[in-house]
Amino acid sequence: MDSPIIAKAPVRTASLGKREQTKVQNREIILDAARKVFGELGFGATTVRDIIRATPLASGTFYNYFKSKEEVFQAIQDEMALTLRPRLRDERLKAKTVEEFISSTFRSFMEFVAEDHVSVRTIRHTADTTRVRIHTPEIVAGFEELREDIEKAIAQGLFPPVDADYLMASIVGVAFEVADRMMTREHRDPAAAAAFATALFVGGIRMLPHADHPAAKTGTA
Amino acid sequence: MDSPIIAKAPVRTASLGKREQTKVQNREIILDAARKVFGELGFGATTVRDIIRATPLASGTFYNYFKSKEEVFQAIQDEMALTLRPRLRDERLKAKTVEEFISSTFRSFMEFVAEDHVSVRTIRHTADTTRVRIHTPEIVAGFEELREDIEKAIAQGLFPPVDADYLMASIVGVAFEVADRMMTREHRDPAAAAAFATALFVGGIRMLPHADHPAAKTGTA
DNA sequence: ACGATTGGTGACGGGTCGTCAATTTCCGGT
DNA sequence: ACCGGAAATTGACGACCCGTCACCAATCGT
Repeated sequence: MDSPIIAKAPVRTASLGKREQTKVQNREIILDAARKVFGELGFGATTVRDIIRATPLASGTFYNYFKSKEEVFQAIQDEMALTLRPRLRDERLKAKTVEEFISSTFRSFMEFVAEDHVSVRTIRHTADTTRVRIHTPEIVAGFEELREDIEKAIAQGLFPPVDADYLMASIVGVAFEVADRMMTREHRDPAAAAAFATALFVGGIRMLPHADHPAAKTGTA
Repeated sequence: MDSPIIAKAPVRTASLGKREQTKVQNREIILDAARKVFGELGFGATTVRDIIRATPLASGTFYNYFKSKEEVFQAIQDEMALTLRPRLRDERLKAKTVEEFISSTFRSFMEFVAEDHVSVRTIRHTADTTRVRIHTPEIVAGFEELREDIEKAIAQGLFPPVDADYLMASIVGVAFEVADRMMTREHRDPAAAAAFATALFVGGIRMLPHADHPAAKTGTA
């Protein structure tokens, strides 16, 4: 197999067969084109044709890799989630106090959004008024993970026994919405945005109603 | 004009000309059909054709009323915003304390979402994973209004001098995200959801960094 | 009662969708 | 080095959607 003559070894792409190689390449070509086109036209306005047109490939080839533009979008989002999720989890596990738990989450998130503005802006800041948010399996898993970590923190006595589901939802809502605002500002400051969100939760968690059982049900009044 | 014979007065649709009457009717017919179809297929999957097909009208007629499915969606959202916005504002203006300000906002919002689950579910809970949020002029105005009210409250010394923009964004994020969770629960309890969100902010606002000037800029560290 | 005007109708050209038979490219065995 | 089979690419195709517009019916003002 490995002939003594190494000369024409195909670049060095992990030495896969040519087949697998172009497969990976084409996938990336499509994703890159999609990022570009989504950024220019917005998610709603782009068509599968727009994406392949920004590519040297034929229309049929697209469907060998993705079922629809939605699936491409998902893949792009998943790529981001895959970067961010382990980072967040690691930092949360290291947290010894409520403040550390919360602040590490927001700091990582805001920094990621600010740094990766290429992708994020391309995707989220898309068109004018229409925001699309896809709940990728990977992203949903990230949310669940946060909720589990909150539950764990409650079990360890780090957090008071609050409604973990609502707390997770609140963190997610604040993270996304404040990040969005941050990106519209002239002087982007992820640290300040994270500090704001952190203070809100660190101060607020103490006041939260205590839910003795996981399934929280307070009376009507 | 008003002949003595009232008998066949056309229902009582504000006694407009027949022309204006069917105009209003058709608009409502389209909106109803749209609500139904969006609920069944989700926003992304529905086409303008699907909407008119759920209607006795012809395809061309649709475009006499709306430019696109996006515009129909906007109209539906605006209708909701138009109901909710004055309610929220009134209650906020009556608020004498931080607690009243925050709790009235969340209570009204959560109750509205819970009551109007027909519309809200039809629209927001649309497909499986793809959430679409359109920033209607009316909705954006509602956000701005909240921010202004916060600024007013700060000026009056009701609130500490926090970053009104981020605070507004946080309230919006928590409201939407917690409401979403609330709707997935078996035992929907708007009061509990509102209480949770209120406690979070009432407790948290005290800890928020004080922004002396409206344009908040903390150093990098 | 009658012309003017408004608004509904549905067919049309242009474009997208997802598919599929034909073709090219790659791989492994001889 | 060559060849046959597998795998992937290609682009044309029928079905459908889009937004428009000439045509026609209903309504209005007089």
